[in-house]
Amino acid sequence: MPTLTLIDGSGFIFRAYHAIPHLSTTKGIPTNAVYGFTNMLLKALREHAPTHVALVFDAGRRSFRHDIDPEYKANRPEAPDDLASQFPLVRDVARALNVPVIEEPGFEADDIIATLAGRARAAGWEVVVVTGDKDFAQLVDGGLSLYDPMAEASGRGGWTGPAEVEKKMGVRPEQVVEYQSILGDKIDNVPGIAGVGEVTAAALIRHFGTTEAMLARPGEIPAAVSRGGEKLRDKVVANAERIRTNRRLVALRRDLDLPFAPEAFGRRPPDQERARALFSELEFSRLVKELPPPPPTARAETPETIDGRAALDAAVAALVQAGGPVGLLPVLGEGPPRTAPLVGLAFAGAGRAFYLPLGHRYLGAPAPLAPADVREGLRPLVEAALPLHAHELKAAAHALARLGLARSGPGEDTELMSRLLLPTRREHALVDVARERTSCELPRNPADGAKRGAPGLEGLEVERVAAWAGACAASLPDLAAKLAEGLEAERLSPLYREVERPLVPVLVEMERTGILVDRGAMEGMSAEFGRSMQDLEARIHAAAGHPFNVASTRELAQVLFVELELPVVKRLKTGPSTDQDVLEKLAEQHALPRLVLEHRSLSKLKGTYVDALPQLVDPADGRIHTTFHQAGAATGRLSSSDPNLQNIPVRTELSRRIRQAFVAPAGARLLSADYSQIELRILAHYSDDPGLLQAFRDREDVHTRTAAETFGVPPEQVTPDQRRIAKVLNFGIAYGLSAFGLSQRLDLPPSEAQGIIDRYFTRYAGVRRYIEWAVEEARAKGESRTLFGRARTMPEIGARNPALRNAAERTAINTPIQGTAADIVKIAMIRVHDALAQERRAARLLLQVHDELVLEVPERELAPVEALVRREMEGAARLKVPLEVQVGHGQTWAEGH
DNA sequence: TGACACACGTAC
DNA sequence: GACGTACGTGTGTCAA
Repeated sequence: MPTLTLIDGSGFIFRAYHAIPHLSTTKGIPTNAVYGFTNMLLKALREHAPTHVALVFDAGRRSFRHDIDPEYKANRPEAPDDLASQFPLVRDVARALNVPVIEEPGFEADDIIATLAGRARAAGWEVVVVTGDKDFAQLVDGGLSLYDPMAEASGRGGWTGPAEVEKKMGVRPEQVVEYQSILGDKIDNVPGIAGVGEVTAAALIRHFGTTEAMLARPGEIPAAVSRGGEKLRDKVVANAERIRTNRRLVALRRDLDLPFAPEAFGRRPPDQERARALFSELEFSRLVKELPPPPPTARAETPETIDGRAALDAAVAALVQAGGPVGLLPVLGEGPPRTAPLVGLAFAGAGRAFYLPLGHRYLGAPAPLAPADVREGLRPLVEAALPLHAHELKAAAHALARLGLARSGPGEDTELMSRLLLPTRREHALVDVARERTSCELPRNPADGAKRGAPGLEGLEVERVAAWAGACAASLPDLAAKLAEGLEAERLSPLYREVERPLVPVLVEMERTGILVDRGAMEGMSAEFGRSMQDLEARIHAAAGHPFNVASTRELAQVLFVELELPVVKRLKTGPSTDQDVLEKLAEQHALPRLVLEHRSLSKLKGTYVDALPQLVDPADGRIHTTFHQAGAATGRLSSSDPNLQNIPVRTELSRRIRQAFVAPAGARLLSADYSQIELRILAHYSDDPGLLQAFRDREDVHTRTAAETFGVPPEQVTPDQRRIAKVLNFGIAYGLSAFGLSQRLDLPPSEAQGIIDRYFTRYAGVRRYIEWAVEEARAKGESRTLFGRARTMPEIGARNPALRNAAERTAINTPIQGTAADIVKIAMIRVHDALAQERRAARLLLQVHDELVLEVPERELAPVEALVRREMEGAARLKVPLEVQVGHGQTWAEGH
């Protein structure tokens, strides 16, 4: 027997919109309603597996009900913009899933559903109406039930049959219309009778059966209800016409003259390709994963596996001769790209793809070519002037470097390009980027999703890896072209061409060079810190009266707030906080918190740095090689990991000892050059604030100047405390500091903090204008940009939730400043690197720490390299104020400051 | 045992 | 809820 599922599409869009507060793509397209709707639709299809299905929408805002009562649905506001924009997307989803859509101008979805359901029932079909609207209860019978996937998801039972109707409403399904005529419907602006609720309405209908019977025999009303019958009778009689009107409004029409029959809605399987493309575009990554994998569309002309020097020479010659762009894909095992096992190398162009196995390790794996043959065989390709594209060029360059080859020719980095286009997205895997930009479905990485202990890529057969890697390499030329168009369209090409792309070889060299560490010093500190911690731990246990795990915030909270009964200063989700601020306050009342602070400090330094760093020293050269992430941060800053060398401690005396373990080799010095107040200078530039501009042009102490302006005293009378406050203010302004934040930080009353901020903005009106401009700009354009055109989308800038919106506004204030600083430092790195090469210096860039560059410089080059670095850094950008650089050098990184 | 969230802390 | 951007460690919980 056929089964028909009818889905109340309009109802669900609104419900999904309100149930899911905020969801948007990284480009800022709102998707909350379409996401909820899609989930609902998929769930409904999964649950019922109907033979026939249709999705029904309202079309137009008027129906026959408006002629009956002009007030009908008059309370319904226009859909907000961020919902209306999703209506077409919902139809796209339906199309992709091959679900027929019905909408008939002048008819409401409810009546269409009622009519179709009636016809299907008459033919003996079973019907399910997927809805959350109780109005449909009037349709329920033995073969028609209602299903609400959202109610079921929240555990409230999603199915409604005759028994459920009677239980919930107190009347039988065929009485629902009568019942609702009395009760009205708030949502549709159908008024009920004042003072008559669900219980009374149900009692009346149980007694009379219909409203007409009730209106014919009002005398029986007092007997039908438990109390207040006299008054109720008068109200019903007075509202007789209202009840009759309501009946015409709430009764669903089952007799519409529709030009289609249920038979037309036979179910078809989803259009996989379309669904995949759409869900990817909408960034529904979970739903993409749930779709069965499609057949790969990338026809990389079965890659040729290279089995000898002659084959390699022929392949390379063919590609060099063709002269077109070549895609390069190193196949790497686990670990950072600089050292990960090099399993093989795929390269493709001119319609051909090749795979060169280099490190497959399994029984019967073919022996790789001799290293010299690999190197010399690849050399003509690597040294050719043709473009060589890669998805993460830095990793490809590391791979080539390990084969003894240096690449300096042209070529795009498709990962970097994709990251510039979507800087807040974390993952930019090639298969995803290729699907999105070129609609090409690459084969899955054969090692992906493997369980731990299962062989990685190096344990897989050459042919399997070749098929995958060859297809990936072959996709790169087209993809690079598409991404270049995207960058052009988003006005990001100059940033990519002049800053990001040229930075790649600089970072490759920095990672390869690494920084020398004094392992002995680290290991000595480890033992020393360990002893101090043990000593502190004993004293902490004594103060508590019993041993406990000092590192456990939960156990510590138990000791502090339950056993010692100290006051709770700050609460977190899971209980009272024990962070530094809290312990500082508690230290005024008890000795234990101070000891814990000391213990924490040592534990942090030992665990994060002193113990971890020596393990990451490369035994080959005694140096630590971090990995820089060129577009890992949303603002454009670099980040660093494995290890993170951008958060090595500097502030306390003890922590400076860690910097002392970063050293220069004999005959060389570490040189540290950092931009002075770069972010504040950028704020001066953006804001055009005369006071701020003047402070930098006159090379004044900017914090003292701010203090003088804010507190209304001459600069020479600024007290250290006033300067301290001004410093916090100067740092905080660019982050969107609030009075609350300032009061917390300075331990002042909020009113006083507010006064300081008010005075600051009076003196620095330009800064206030910058803040307003930054927020307004982000709201108008949906993105923030840096001076060099780097863009970051701001999807939540228009959010109705004030917390989300405020956070987005602070981001909009900060991003142009932090991002412009990042741009300038990147430009400086390229300039310094190029100038060192130009002057044939042996000095090398080692690290970048946001506003600081660290170099290793042979002693004899110190003076000229210091001048070079200062010149190139200060000249990296021309702002309305000069850029200043402070340089220091010494045997260790600590002395460089 | 591994994956994950949380709290915390380091840098700029 | 309250100041932006990162990464790493240890604890604790949950599921396999």
